[in-house]
Amino acid sequence: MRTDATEVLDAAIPVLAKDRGASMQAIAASAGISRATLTRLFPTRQNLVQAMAVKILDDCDRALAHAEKDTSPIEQVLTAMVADYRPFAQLWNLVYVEPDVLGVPDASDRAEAVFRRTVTLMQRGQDLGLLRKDMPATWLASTFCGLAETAWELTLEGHMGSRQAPDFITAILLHGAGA
Amino acid sequence: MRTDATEVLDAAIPVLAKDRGASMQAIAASAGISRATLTRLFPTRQNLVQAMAVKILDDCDRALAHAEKDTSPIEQVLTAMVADYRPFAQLWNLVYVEPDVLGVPDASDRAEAVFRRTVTLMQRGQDLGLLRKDMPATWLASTFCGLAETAWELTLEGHMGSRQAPDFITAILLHGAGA
DNA sequence: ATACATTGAGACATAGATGTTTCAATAGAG
DNA sequence: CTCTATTGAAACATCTATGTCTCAATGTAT
Repeated sequence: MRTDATEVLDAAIPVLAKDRGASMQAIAASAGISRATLTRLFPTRQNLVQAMAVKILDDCDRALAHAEKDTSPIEQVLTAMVADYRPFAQLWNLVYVEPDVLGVPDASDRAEAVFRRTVTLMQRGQDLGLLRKDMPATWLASTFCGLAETAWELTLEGHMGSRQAPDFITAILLHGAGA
Repeated sequence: MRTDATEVLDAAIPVLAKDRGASMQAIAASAGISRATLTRLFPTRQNLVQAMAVKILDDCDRALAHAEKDTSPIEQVLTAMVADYRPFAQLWNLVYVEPDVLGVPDASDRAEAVFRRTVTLMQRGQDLGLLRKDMPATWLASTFCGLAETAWELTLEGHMGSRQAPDFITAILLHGAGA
């Protein structure tokens, strides 16, 4: 049975999110394959990390394109982003601060573009009267990514069902934890 | 001039928060000392990481004790925690997921105790009608820590003044980013 | 100025991870 | 069944970080 690179990446993401220094051995084990096979798929650790970054950025691009197109119902600016919150939860730990990613100008530019688009979307939310205007859109974008991260960790630890995560993010993001 | 261990720890925290696998060399450089001196202060990498965890847990304990005592003004349950948000921002990355910390039952128990106390405090907030009751207190505690992390990162990147961070956390936590 | 303590720089062996290669076992296609 | 492709296991050299040590330079107290 030919090993699917995408499945390996999906298995590697939570491992590397918990410990960015996880060994190739540990990553292979979590994917249920041998280190040799992992090496054939991704000859270098850099290759693996960069492939993961590309996947995450692709997923973010998809969600952003979805959100940017969705102009009809005013309140739905964030719906697409919240529905596809996972890649945004992984952005910070696995893309922004990863030297193997930042070292490549190509990936670095994409990462920056994704964040800028997220900020722009938040600005649109502000302009539409959906989001508060007493804070820079940068803060709101970071807040969204942070909330996504929190929700993702809660699901990984089994404290939250993955179906509940989008509602959680929306609720806290729009109304907070106040009564 | 005798090197102060506490100052070294303070310098090491942001470095290790950004990259938990940062080398002793990099940590020493960020603290402005040589690797030899760093080794004299913390003979082992484990020693450094554990000392950092102890410091963070101590700071959390202090803030928690403060918050638990503060029973007079109902709305102020979270004031002490928000005022001392930094250690809570560092809890996840530098304490909870760090093998060198979790390996020591002593530190592991302390870490768990800190989170439980945070959850209990959120429950009190719920009982007082300050926080929403349609979510488990566990989620709210994680939300608080996540917001603290977001605020801390925004300050580290220069996007937010450190004075603004507590207000940001309070505002988002209680009222969200909605208009 | 002298004596002591602390630091910085460097050498050294060791451990762990990585990248490379080989080879036998196994799964699937024909 | 046979052949081919893919996998898993293992050995290997290499590299980096760590931990240990020595020694010269610096700073401080007396």
